[in-house]
Amino acid sequence: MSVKLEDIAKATGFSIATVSRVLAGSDYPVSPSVREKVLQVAQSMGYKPNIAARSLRSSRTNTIGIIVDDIMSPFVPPIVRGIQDCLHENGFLSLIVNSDWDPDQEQEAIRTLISRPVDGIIFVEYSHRVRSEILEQSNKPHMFVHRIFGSPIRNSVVPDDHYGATLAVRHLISLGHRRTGYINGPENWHNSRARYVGYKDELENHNIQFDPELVQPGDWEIESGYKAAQNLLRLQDRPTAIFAANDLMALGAIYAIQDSGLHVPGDIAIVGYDNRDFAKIVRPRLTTVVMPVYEMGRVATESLLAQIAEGGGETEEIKVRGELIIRDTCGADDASKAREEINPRTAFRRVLLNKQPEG
Amino acid sequence: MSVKLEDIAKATGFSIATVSRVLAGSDYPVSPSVREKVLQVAQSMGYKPNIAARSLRSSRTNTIGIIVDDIMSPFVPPIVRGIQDCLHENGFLSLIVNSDWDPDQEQEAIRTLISRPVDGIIFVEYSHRVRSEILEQSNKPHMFVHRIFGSPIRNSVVPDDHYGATLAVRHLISLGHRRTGYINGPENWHNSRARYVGYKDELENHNIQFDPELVQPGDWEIESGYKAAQNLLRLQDRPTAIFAANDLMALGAIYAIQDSGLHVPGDIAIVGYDNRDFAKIVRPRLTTVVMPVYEMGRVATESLLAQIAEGGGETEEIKVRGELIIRDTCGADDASKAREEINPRTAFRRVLLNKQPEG
DNA sequence: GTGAAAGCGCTAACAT
DNA sequence: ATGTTAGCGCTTTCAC
Repeated sequence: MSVKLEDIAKATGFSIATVSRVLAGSDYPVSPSVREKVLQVAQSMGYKPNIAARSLRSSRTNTIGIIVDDIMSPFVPPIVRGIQDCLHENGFLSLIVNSDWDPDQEQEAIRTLISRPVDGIIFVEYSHRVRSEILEQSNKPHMFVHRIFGSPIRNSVVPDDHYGATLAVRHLISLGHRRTGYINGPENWHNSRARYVGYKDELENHNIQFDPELVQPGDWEIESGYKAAQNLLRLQDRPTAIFAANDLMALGAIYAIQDSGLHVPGDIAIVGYDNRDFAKIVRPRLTTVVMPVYEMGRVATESLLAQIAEGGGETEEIKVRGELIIRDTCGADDASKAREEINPRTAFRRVLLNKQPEG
Repeated sequence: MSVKLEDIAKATGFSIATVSRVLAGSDYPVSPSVREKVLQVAQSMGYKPNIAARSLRSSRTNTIGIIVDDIMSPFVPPIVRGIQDCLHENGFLSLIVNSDWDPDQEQEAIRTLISRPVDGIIFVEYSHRVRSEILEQSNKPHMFVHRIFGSPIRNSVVPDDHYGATLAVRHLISLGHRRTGYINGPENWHNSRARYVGYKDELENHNIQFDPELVQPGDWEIESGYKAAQNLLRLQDRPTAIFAANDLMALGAIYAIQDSGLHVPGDIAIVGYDNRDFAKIVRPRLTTVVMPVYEMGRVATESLLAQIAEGGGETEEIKVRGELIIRDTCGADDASKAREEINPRTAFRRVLLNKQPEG
């Protein structure tokens, strides 16, 4: 049924080994004329290598495993897309397994993936502190994208949260705000800590006195942003701007401000973090710092593929920067808002709209 | 390094064939005592079958391919999760390939997946009208989830949009609305057509005269909802409620209504469709019909696995129903709103919040 | 009910 | 530069 090396060997008159050398992209020398003929015949016969056979023999599968906590988690799809685009360019495929934030399921996933079918593993939103023995002794190349807890480790790619916070605060300062509140995320998350430090450092850069009263705790959820903003509003000398460690809490803060009869950005300016999908459709549209999820996926994958190709080698922690997107909640004038992103990907959908029905 | 059948054969004293029969779950008769011993030893040695070898021999891989237009598309992650959960329960893994709405890339993906490593293929949001020859002659089992264009075909799972529209309109009617506007999606989409017919049918069920003036075209995007609502507001006898064919247009409609100085739901009630993530965080929170994406993924997978197990067999088109979620935009009283969903999955995040940092 | 052995399609070591 | 061949780990036919 399916055409194999042997068929092509017969059809061209060369040996099966030669054909393999050409088609497997080996760097073994083959004369150009032979190579061309084989390529051509293979093409015309529609040859597709049997991956199972190839990997049984060479123990390379051109497949990598992705372990995610949950593919439905907001950051996961774009990270995965970054990974897959990079894989695709290099002829790799990806196997995705969900761990549901459960260490046992994660270990199980590692075991499954390691048994053979993958050349490397990427952990997305890695949140476990247990280092996996199985993983380490398997010595498969692996990368961690957006590690959530723990100290910096090798082979990991994380957002540059300190830098991002700096962008947000600097923008607010440039708009004249001297009292900017901060709504933090949970203290055990990397992201929270780095954004907090970024906030403080940028104030210091501009010689603005840090006021601990202006910092409120939050837990990433919208309600916590709401409460935090209420606390900030109750202050005798209340802030004129609020930087929230994520978009959800920023939205909660906006609602709290509106409920107290004030306006955003008229009375209080808001900047969020993450650039979640809803940031550009809520009202007022949210100014926010981009979490460079797609790029993080790509970067991690490039590094992983390099490791696979070179057989080993590790990387230091890589930080990826996201830009500030200026929309309505910070009160900057329209001129600077003109640069609202146009996502080339959404253009595809437009194409669909113009298609004719099948009938 | 990795333990194989031979190792277990040696350890137990049985033949490699017997061990295989036990471990591969063959229905070949093996005496219970032998079976138990093999199972136990395999477990203790941490045996994991080499998938490549198994599939080379048996041409089954316990892996299925998923072809999506873009994993970042809003409905895709939950569909994929439904698929993966069902696969996981059955010991299958999934390979995901993005086609970027490009027929060529899709054909390429099919060819890649068919070459061997998958037992079946699931197309998510299938939007091409070209039937793939390669796919058909490969006679691999396959399913289509949420087919967008074209007439009903076998092996496909779609939302029951007619039913969902019916729920939305019935609810509005139960709230006393006799003039309900409808904002449609693009006419070449299945979803638009079915929701439109559902809207009309439900009016008819309640002996409410259908008024074509109350129907406005849209293109799924927020701006089109805005414009459509403006048109509706301009009517001399304007509607007291609007049913939008998706949440994005519903949101646009809300903004148009607010901009004209009216209130939602006070002056005009709104019901959307899809239950997108933002529906419960915008203000007012959106009443909407659930697009049963997760279930669709599961259903399709169950059917695919059945086909794989039984070797062939096709299914008629399967329709999956979603429920109505009552929130703020329809003006129903709080009592009925109490049933706001609690997603068990978000509970996982809470667990994370309480974790201690690594140090 | 159990074992021996062939061979799935491919790559790589070795031979020419 | 090209050909020959062993064998990756497993399933399955065939013998017992």
